Amino acid sequence: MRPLPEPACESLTLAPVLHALGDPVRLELMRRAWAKPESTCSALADGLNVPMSTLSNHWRIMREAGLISMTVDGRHRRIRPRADDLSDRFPGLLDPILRLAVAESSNNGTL
Amino acid sequence: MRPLPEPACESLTLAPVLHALGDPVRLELMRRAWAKPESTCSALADGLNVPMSTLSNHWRIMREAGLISMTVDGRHRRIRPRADDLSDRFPGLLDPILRLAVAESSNNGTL
DNA sequence: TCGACATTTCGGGATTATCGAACTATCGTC
DNA sequence: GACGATAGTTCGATAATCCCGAAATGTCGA
Repeated sequence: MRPLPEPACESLTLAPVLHALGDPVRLELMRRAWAKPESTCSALADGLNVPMSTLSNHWRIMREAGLISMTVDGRHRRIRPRADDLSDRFPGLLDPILRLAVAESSNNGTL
Repeated sequence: MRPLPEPACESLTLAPVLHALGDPVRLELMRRAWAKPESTCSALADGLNVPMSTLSNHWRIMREAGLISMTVDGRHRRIRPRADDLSDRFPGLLDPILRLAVAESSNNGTL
């Protein structure tokens, strides 16, 4: 259950966070991770037609931007959005973004 | 004073908007454009140490994402944030982003 | 121990970003 | 009107980044 390295809360900056969210696949992953914390990588990516190696890069970008934490749990990685750190460092930022992402995804059934 | 082509309000999507804002130079340009609408390209880029050809690309990305309008005014281009379209299509999105960008830039004097 | 599973790493090809140099268009001036 | 100066864009080459198949890593269950 050890965690993977991730940047400290106080070292997070806005541009990398927006960059990480500025990709349709990552935005959808973040939306799902927010809705179901402690899910595994493959569970969150279910149905998306994206190869695993590409997903692994997406998770890395999201982790390095500070959006998520990953912990090794057996042969899985559990994804947890860094909700507290994000609302501490960027108050009011994620709520509207995720709300709009939900709204958009409910139109585009299949992303 | 003719406008340059830009995507219609209803065709704007979230990911390109976040992508456009997910670069430190563009985020700063957007912050300045918001503070001083109808400014010219060079006025907004003043002090940033970024070559003109690179800036031109940044403006294009921001225009294609729907963040700004550009109108040709003599030998200048005037930049106007598409505030109405953005708040119509993405209500509640830009305010927190720009507020946080202002807060961050007041720490990092020189970007 | 062995094989299946979940994910990462590696490597190469494809896309995108950067920026100097040349170009376009417009204004002010003579 | 011709000319230089001004404000941006386009072009082309190099650099950085992204994408994804194949191989590798680490873990579980039998």
